[in-house]
Amino acid sequence: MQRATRRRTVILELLEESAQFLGAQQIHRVLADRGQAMALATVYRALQALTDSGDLDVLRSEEGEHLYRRCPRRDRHHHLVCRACGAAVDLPGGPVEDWVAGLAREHGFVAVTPVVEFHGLCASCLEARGPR
Amino acid sequence: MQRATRRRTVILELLEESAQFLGAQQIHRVLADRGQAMALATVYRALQALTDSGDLDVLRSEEGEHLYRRCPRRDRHHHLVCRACGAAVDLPGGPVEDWVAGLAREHGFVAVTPVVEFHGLCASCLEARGPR
DNA sequence: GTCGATGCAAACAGTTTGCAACCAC
DNA sequence: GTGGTTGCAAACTGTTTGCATCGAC
Repeated sequence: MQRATRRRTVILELLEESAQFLGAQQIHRVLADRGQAMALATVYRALQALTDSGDLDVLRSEEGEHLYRRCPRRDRHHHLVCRACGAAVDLPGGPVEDWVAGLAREHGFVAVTPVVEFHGLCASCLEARGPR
Repeated sequence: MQRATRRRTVILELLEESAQFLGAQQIHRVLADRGQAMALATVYRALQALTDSGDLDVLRSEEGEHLYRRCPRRDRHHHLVCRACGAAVDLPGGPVEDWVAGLAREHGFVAVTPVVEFHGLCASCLEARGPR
């Protein structure tokens, strides 16, 4: 069973107050800057545990890094994520899942896990970096 | 400019005759088994070049590995991929892209790149591994 | 002959793991 | 006290890169 240790609480709190998706290394750095340093391996293990227990949402950035977030909605959903700052908009999961469910059945596929993510640039990041 | 070298031709031919998505390491291994061994770095560079020129489709497996395939359809589309053998069914790209385009505009996101993939188990792999 | 392609080995990024010390329950 | 948790360092996976050599045009 999972224990309520100081480290994990700190990580969860950081994600709680962040509306953005954060990477493990980034979390590690932020905590160090705040004087709450811990081993990188601990961050990875905590994020893994918290994800397994369903407390966190994960997605992979375009560079292949795992990004984590405490999502307000607990049900299956998708994300429109800013590739610059990690800000995300939650999108309903229903339409796409229904669409693929029919296709999967039709083609004899089972145990289908949808990976539906949209990476873009949010309004404030676009403005911040100015016209291309 | 890209040159028509022996190595790249061999790689393209292998993908031409395969209906499945293959990983770089897997391609490297298959070619070695066929007596057409080449450096792993060469495989990576060739796949990169072929992808940049639009000759190959890429996607990331659930483990984060890049998988490549020569797709019959040249337009933007999605895939229903078997996580065991790499076999894939092409899905139309339109519906999902239209859906997200509206949402992106609505939330001020630009330059949105959709990542829409479905990983499952195809009928023959399900049968091969028997009941769970 | 020129410039891209290749092999080899080393480097990299992100992540995982073995093991001893540690701490929550 | 027991069993999950942590730190540290080493290992691992997939991939990229520097550099000298080779080969296509």
